[in-house]
Amino acid sequence: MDEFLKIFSENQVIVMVGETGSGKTTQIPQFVAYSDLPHTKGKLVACTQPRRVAAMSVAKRVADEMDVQLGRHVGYSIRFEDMTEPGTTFLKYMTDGMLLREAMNDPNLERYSTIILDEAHERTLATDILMGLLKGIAKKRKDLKLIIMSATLDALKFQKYFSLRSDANAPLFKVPGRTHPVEVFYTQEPEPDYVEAAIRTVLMIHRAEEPGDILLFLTGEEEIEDACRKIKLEADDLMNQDPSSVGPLVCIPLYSSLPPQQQQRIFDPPPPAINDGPPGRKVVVSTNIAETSLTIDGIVYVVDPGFSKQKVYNPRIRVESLLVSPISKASAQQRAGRAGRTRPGKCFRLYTEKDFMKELEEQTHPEILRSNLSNTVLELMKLGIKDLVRFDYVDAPAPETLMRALELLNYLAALDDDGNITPLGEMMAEFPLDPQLAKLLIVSPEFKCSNEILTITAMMSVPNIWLRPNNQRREADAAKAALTVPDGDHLTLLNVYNQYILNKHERNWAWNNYLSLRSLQQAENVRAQLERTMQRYDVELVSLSDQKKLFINIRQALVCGFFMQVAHKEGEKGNYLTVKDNQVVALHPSCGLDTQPEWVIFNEFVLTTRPYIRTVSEVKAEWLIEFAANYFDLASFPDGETKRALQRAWAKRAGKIAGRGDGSNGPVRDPKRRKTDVRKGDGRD
DNA sequence: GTCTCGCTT
Repeated sequence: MDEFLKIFSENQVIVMVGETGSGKTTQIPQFVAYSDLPHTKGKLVACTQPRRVAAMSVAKRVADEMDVQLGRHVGYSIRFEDMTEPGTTFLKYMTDGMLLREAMNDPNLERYSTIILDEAHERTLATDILMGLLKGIAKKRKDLKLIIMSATLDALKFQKYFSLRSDANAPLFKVPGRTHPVEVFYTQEPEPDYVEAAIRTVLMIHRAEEPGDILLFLTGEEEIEDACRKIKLEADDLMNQDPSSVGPLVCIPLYSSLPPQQQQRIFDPPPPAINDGPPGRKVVVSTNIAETSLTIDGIVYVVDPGFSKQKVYNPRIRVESLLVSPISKASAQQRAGRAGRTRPGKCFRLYTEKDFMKELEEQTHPEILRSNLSNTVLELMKLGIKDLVRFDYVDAPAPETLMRALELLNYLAALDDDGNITPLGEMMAEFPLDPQLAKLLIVSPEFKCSNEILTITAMMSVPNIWLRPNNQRREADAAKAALTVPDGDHLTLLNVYNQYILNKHERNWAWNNYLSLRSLQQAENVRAQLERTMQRYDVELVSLSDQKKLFINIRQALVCGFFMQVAHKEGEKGNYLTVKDNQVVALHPSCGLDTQPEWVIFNEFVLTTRPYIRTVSEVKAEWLIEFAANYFDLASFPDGETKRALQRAWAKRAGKIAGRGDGSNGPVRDPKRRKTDVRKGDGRD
């Protein structure tokens, strides 16, 4: 503490490295609060976390340690839950995303005397943007102190980045961890099939190693369930063959979409010995969730095949997808460390030492380099950052990614042609949504269906609501068919939500209909939050009683947000071509449309067994040229079926206007020309 | 004929 307080009092910015078990997350913020005395200045100390649960549980722990009531002097702030008391709270744990939101309305973060960014090595999108902002703010606000806390040895990068004067890096404060040593083993040769090798290794440990639980890292749900089945089968075999030398084994799967109750099973004790035989062993087979978010005590052996699923973004076709990729050295170290939490452990890496040294990257690529940045760019614009290309990033994203984001925002009329944020863009930034969804919601009152669009928007921003267990596919499909609206998947989402609300009194309704209750509850939460934001910005909540008209209007409103995600049917084979990007796509098999309409609008482009579009509704060519005239301008299309279809629609429209005689159909509003009226749709008549 | 690692506003 003395050492920390000295360095803290002498510097504006500190980089701190503390390994797991060093207590940095609980202790440093307390030291800061005692030294800084934020409450005497009417300010707060903030400590950010990448995850909600961490912000919550650490705040609780620290409140206990300080013997104060949680939510008063020490509190936390996460989405949907503010456990702080204005005027009283002086130490606040919060998610990094939450602090970023606050910055949008308080660009200098004046409320804070010290800001601590914890787990900076994880390089979440929000942490990266915050580092950029805070570097700028620290130059303006000499009274603001910053602490960048990280678990791994990438501190030098942060020290260099935060050298506020050119001649000196930010000082480093280092605290050792308190974990047990872990012995690391490598394979002699690369393993061609890492799942098979992993199963073999787990069984080898079970047969030959001392008692102690095993943690195996795999990449996804299916792989994990599959491996659990195989391990269980073989372990039972071993025990039956030789009950005197092999004990019982339980295999527990762990991934985020598992219901919380089943996740709790990882804390169960290992199975008891049978008839004085060898003691039982617990094997947890987990995704990356056990690398960062959950710690399981009692793990002595870690099996690390060296892979995880990672998000990748391809700006050329604007698609984010998940790829099984090699992990980084930092990740491998983190995984190994999981074996040494209670006593010395062993880590079996299923790759060669040479590959570890030569092939693995030092750090996982920061999220900012692997994501679609439309949302982030709009947030930065709202924060007053005008020149995004020259913003001081820790790692600058690809120029093409930024261009894609700017292009989308300009088409949505969130940015004008000079790259300035428009009043519409300012409003869009206030909604915790992707820009397309925010735009859709804001224009929806014009179509007299904001009540419904609010629901659809909420449903589109939560994880998949459809459950389809492997052994009950037919039942799940039948339940889904009963809820499907044939006009489009967006209307199906609306129907599901409405049915869920109507049947709330029925305890097992969601389960009986093969729907994820968790997702539905989350949609309800999101819907309420969005409704509050709508009220704040006077976006009316309206609806139509004529259902036929309502369903048409909903799909017209969709065009205003998603006109860049339209596909046109080519030929009779059921192939679609995305507009402008010309990607050949198919309707996802989960799509509920009963025909194959000529034009469709979609929520997602997914690249799995082949390119699919998911959550799809029918639209009309007339709507495209009416509500997104600028984007569907013929001059911007190459020759082809899509262009010819659009030409017919334009010709039909011209005929109508000519027929009216006076040409008084009003101006065709182009999003780029509209700078004042923020409420209207793109080119809405 | 489906297959979403992990997070967040």
